[in-house]
Amino acid sequence: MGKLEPLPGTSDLWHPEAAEWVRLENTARRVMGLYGYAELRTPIIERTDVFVRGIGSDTEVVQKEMYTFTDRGDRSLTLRPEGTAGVMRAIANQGVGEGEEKRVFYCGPMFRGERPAAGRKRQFHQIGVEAVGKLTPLLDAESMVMLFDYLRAVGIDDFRLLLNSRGTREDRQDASRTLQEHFRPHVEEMCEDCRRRLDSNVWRILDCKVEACRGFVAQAPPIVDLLSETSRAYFGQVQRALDAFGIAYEVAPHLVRGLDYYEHTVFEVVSDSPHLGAQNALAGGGRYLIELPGSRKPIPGVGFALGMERLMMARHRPRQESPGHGPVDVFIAILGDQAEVCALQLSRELRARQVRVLCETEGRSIKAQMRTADKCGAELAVIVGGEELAAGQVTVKYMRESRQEQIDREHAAPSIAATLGRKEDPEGMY
RNA sequence: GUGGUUGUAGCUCAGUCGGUUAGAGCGCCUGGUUGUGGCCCAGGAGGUCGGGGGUUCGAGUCCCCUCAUCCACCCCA
Repeated sequence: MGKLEPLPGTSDLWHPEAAEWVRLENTARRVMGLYGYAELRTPIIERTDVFVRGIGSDTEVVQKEMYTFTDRGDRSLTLRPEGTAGVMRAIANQGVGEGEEKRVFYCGPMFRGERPAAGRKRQFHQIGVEAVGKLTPLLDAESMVMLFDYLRAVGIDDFRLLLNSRGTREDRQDASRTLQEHFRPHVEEMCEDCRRRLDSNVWRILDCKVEACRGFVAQAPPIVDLLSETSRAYFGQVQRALDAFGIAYEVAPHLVRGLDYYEHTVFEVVSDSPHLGAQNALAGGGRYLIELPGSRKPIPGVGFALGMERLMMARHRPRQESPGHGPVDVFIAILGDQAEVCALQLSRELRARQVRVLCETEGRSIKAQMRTADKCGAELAVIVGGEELAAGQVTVKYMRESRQEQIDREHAAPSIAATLGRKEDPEGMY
């Protein structure tokens, strides 16, 4: 216990779970790659205004959840609370021409100063994508199809896609007035936050979970009804495209999401898995128009982010205990000081042939060494002792078959490597 | 930020109404005659009972504070 625990809301991730995470990421690289998305790695830390202007200053995230500090040059920096703003900054920095499109995939840690709970960490990890530069309903739909493909590829199928549209900025100005008129007569009966939101940001009222407010939200007109003709047409096209792809969705009339930059399509994937707890949103995203310092005009894009912790929970792989070392193929047992040199040399020859080797380092009894050979999961145990040395041989024991044989020391390494048959390529550590 | 929950061995946990040397299972180590794993048997190591203060003859147990955990609210991935 003591002071060695990681900070609240953060955690150490050990093998073999760490390998499972890498697999989730690699599956994403592969599936997103099928749609032409390529990886972009941006810094974890950015100038604060990248997020304030990118995400919107009236959002929960920038108002009270960012890890912001001042560096020695007196600049205000923050640990990224989400991925889109940084990706857009990188793209704007490189420049996007009129009509040009960029498709990027990213993954990594994000930071938010919230109270930890099931499926919510202060350092959490996202896999995300952004298709930037184009504004078409088909692209929005394709993004959601890709999300479906990915979820199924990692073995998740009990989820629902929630869909809505918030229209354009002009639509929202009109809609805001309508919503304000709708809620104003009831302000006195609503919560403190909503009373403030009525004039500062009515949209946030739609997200309010306070019982009293929800009643009024339920009676509010569906957002879509408040949008312009063209925005509604856009939304209709998105739905038709999804139908054509055979993707099931539910229109959530008051889904608006917490980030200001969304325009038109917004969506969320919620899980019905019993392993999730209250935080059941696996992924969220939508179409956006984002403003960044230095860019002449807002840049359009569509994208979504998946929460890796929640993916892990939804898959519900039982927690395994860490064995303290990675998987190995061979354990080399040593009997007597004389055999040490031979054993160490053999271990190097094997590793040079991509065989994973654990070698005795303590000079314990043969019994203790064999016990280790068994517990470490090695397929073969190699015994090097006085008898073997004298005969110029080594003993190879097949642990699963309880059979053993002597082979010439000279050909030991190639022979063992051949026996194991190196099915994995050298880079395939996972 | 607000509520509640839990903190005892490496892990999962038991510990009665306060009572003297704090337990179990698993794991780990060593043995069970010569150089062979798993099963079994015997033994061993390992604990500031999260930390601090208080009440008491006596606190793992009761009280206060604190730290951490988990969960819910909230928010979102």
